[in-house]
Amino acid sequence: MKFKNTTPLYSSQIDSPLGPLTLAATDAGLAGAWFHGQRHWPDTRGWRSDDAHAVLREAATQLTDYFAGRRSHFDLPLDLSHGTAFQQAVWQALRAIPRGQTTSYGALSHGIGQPAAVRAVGAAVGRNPISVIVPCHRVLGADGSLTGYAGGLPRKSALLALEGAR
Amino acid sequence: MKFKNTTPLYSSQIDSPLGPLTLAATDAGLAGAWFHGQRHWPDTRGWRSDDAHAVLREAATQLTDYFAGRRSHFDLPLDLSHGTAFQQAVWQALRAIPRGQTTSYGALSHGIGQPAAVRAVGAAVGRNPISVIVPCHRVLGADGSLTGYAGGLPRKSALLALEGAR
DNA sequence: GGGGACATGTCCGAAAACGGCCAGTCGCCC
DNA sequence: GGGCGACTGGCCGTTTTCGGACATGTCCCC
Repeated sequence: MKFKNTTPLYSSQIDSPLGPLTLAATDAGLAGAWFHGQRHWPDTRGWRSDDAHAVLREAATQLTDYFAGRRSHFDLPLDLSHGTAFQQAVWQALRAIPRGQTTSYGALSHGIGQPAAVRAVGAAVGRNPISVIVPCHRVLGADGSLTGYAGGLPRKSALLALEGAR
Repeated sequence: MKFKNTTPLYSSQIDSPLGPLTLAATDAGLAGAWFHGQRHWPDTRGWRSDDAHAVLREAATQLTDYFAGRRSHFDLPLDLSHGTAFQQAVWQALRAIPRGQTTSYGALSHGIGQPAAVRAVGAAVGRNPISVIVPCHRVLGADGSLTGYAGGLPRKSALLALEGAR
């Protein structure tokens, strides 16, 4: 994933029960959260570490609480402006899925008004830059199957179990 | 031509005997000068007009003096950082051609140490972002022919005549 | 001296490939 | 008959690949 050079990118790392997460933020808000070794790892050239960054600290706190079972939804500014208009529509739709619930790729494509673009929705979901917080793990196949996850199916399964879904 | 979004781009317009020129500058210096309607017109989205910008004002003054025959070379900060390493090498080589003199594409390619890249040099010369000030009009074919100019051959001819070349 | 082949870096458009899919169909087996 | 699994074809945004086209000059061969 490539980020526009419009604003500087700050990053930090946190630990989670599913392995370390790299967080990234712009001046507009949190822009990314990736598991180490996951697919679609971003191009980090030009980034600078900043463990004191307000948004990054807040994200770290909320993620820690989430993994500890003390938090069910996230509340912090997100910067999803990177990615195409189509991808942004899909990612916004993802945010509307509440904790503990799941949906399907077909339902998502209907939700954004492009019922035929099912495969494209699948591709866009896979490119979600903010793992966990933008809950792409809550999307299953039409028959309830686990289909895929950029961080690996075990992580997807673990996240759903943590949320008490299925 | 596309510019990186690392720094804001300021622009202004001036008149010349060969038609209006659009100037552009970054914080690093003058980044462009294009005749209206020429080839490789830049993507101006996100630019802001600033007739008071110091570099732009200085460029306007020097260009006016040049067209009036009162100035033979330019002295102001240039930002040629956009474009590939190869293009930058070619553009720097262009700046070494003094007023009133001409060279050839082959001589240029030798000058940058890539004698076989003659066609590539031709392409790079054509992409020169700063017309007039980076004197791409002083490059002729090996036999002295006028070959080409992004602003049109009449302008190339007029510039050479103004400089007393040929 | 004329004609053709070739070298070189970059950009641009077109075309193809590639997915975290899904609905429909068909065959198979109780 | 009905339930299940396997296969097929079409869907569509994005990414990748590929093929030309260029502001040329040299060399080789007829």
